[in-house]
Amino acid sequence: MPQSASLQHAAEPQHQPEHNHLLNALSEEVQQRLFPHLELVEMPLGKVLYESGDVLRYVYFPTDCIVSLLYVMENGSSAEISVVGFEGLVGVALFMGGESTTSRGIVQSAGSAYRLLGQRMKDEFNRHGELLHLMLRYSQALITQMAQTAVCNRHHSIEQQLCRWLLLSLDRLKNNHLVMTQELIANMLGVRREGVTEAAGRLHKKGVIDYSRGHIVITNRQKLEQLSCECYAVVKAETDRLLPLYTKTR
Amino acid sequence: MPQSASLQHAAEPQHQPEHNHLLNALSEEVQQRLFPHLELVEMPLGKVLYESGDVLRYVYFPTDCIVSLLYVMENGSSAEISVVGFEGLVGVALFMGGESTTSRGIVQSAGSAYRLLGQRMKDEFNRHGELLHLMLRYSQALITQMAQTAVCNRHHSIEQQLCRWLLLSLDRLKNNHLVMTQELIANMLGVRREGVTEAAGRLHKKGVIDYSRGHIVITNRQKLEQLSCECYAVVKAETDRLLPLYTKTR
DNA sequence: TTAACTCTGTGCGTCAGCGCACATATAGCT
DNA sequence: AGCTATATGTGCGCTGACGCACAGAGTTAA
Repeated sequence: MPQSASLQHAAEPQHQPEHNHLLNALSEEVQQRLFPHLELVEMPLGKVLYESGDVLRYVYFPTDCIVSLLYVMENGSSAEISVVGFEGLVGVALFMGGESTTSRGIVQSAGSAYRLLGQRMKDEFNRHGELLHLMLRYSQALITQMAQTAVCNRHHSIEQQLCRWLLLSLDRLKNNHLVMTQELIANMLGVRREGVTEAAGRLHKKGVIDYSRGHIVITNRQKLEQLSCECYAVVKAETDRLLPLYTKTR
Repeated sequence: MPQSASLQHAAEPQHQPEHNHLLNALSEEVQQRLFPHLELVEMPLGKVLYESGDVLRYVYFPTDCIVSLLYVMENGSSAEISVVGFEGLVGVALFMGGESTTSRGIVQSAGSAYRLLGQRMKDEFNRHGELLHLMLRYSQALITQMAQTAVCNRHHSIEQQLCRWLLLSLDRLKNNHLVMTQELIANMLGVRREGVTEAAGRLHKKGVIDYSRGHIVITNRQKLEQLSCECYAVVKAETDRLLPLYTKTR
């Protein structure tokens, strides 16, 4: 029923370490130490960076991809715990000391990232300089997002959650176009695919999104924010507070 | 309908810093630096340690109380994000760098705790010694618990969640007796009080718990674990892995 | 063109949890 | 002993989400 509007895409790939906000926030001194060890890697949709329990070999700094931290239950159903884009990094467990997590890291939106060998990361981290403090702040932002996910799962409708999810994704992309099937969104939200179909249909009727076979275009972001629960705004505000380095100020 | 069985209580108060597992895990050197600054404080039921957004003045190391990290929504409903007892500390935001969180810290089970002035905590933390690494590991355990809360909220029934919640509380107490109304549990789980009543009634019928007016006694812990979802076991296993110091090994 | 496949739409019946209303039961107080 | 607070039990209608089944619609490949 929903007609697809202009589903053009494009968006230049982001192939500079500085496109990741955490890397960008580091002083030149640290950058010079670290950047030579960064390795640019492709991040195709669906790629699994690590499984629950895996010892992490690398940390990943996304530039233009999005990674979901997904918990997969014993019976196979799943739920997204948090999402990471160019504002963050994947693999906090490495410097937290646990080396592994109970979640899976999986690419939700294709693009690329810079990866760094775990030991290098730990070496720099253990110099106890700015990297440590930056990582800790980022970790707190991540914690906030997880907490809010828990709240949202408890109290809000699929439509509200979909709005939140779209906004979180949108913030991590360069344009308003998402490559993502309703089936995948359902896996992320931990709900039925049909539920997403219905919610998406309603959002389309309200003139907020267009979509068609694995492509979603947000046409009215403001309205999307209105329809979302408070959860998006809370996470956004807290992330901005903890990591004001967002706006490339150096 | 449910007859109350033997609802005796008692359990000696725990008035030694070492009763908190994190404090206990520290070397004597660090303990000697830190312990003089610890202040024993009463933790009555319902006491609010901090509100969302408050700048934290102290970190709290529970000895025999339980503190809930609770998110309170704009409309007043709430959801517990995680729970802290003698295995942990309240106030990670202080050393993570954010100074405040979006959640509220509230005493869920009365007892006492040692508190430490934020600055003292940060001073020791910034010596970049064992305290730092211990705190990071604990933070990861906390993250795991939050993530699992999100999953549980999404997929499991009130009864399963109640089982998980009882087990988490039980692990942080010295006996199998809880002082807690169904109303309060409902606030923690973010569900209706009636829902808790029904679930508790079923658990009683199954011979797992006895309860009466604000008192709950677990009579069959093994069965409780069987009835719980996987979430409890996952958090337990991961916490034990990250903080094996549980069993006073020093 | 046809066929196979994937993605989306829709219509069931079912059920857990909700909101509300109100009936008990128990503890604590005077 | 009686009163009042608080805690718990129960019923009822409602709704959002579920599981299932299948129908269309678009895309790809032969």
